[in-house]
Amino acid sequence: MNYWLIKSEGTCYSIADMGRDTRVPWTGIRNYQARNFMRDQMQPGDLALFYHSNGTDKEPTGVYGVVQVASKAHTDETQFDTKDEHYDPKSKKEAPLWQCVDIAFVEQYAAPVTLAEIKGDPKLAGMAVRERGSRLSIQPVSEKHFSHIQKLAAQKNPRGVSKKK
DNA sequence: GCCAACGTTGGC
DNA sequence: GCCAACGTTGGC
Repeated sequence: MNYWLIKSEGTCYSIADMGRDTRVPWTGIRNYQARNFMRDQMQPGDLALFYHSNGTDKEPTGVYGVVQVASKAHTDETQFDTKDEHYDPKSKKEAPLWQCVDIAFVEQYAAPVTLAEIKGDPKLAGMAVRERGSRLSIQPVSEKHFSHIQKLAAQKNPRGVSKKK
């Protein structure tokens, strides 16, 4: 079982959209390293932090929830669609360049675990997303880091906080 | 909106 | 195969 971090621009496709759609093919990845992660290492059942990049003051950059890998890698059909913004003229039907996996909604956090918090937490040292110039849209995450983010998110959930004094 | 960092392209 | 030019990403 592997853990991941999947980026999306919050203004483009958010965790709320994910919650509405339930399950989507994660198309449009046009980076070889990210593709290789999907093709070679992602397995159905893997869990991924859903990260909003390019945040604002109101909607800060950070982890907004969790999704689950729901299929093996398969051909990303948008590469052949001339009208799609991720159309790739170099890709041929008989030898597709790009693949994607399906991902399924798991949960939306009550409040995001922000990038500022991630950077400030010594327990999250080494997370790729902390490094400047880290542009990879799909990144592996250690089990330790994954569960610590989950813990931070649970602490923000009022329902998750004990009422006992 | 700026700009540094990065990946990709293409001329040689 | 090198590397400059270019386009894109993403934090700030």
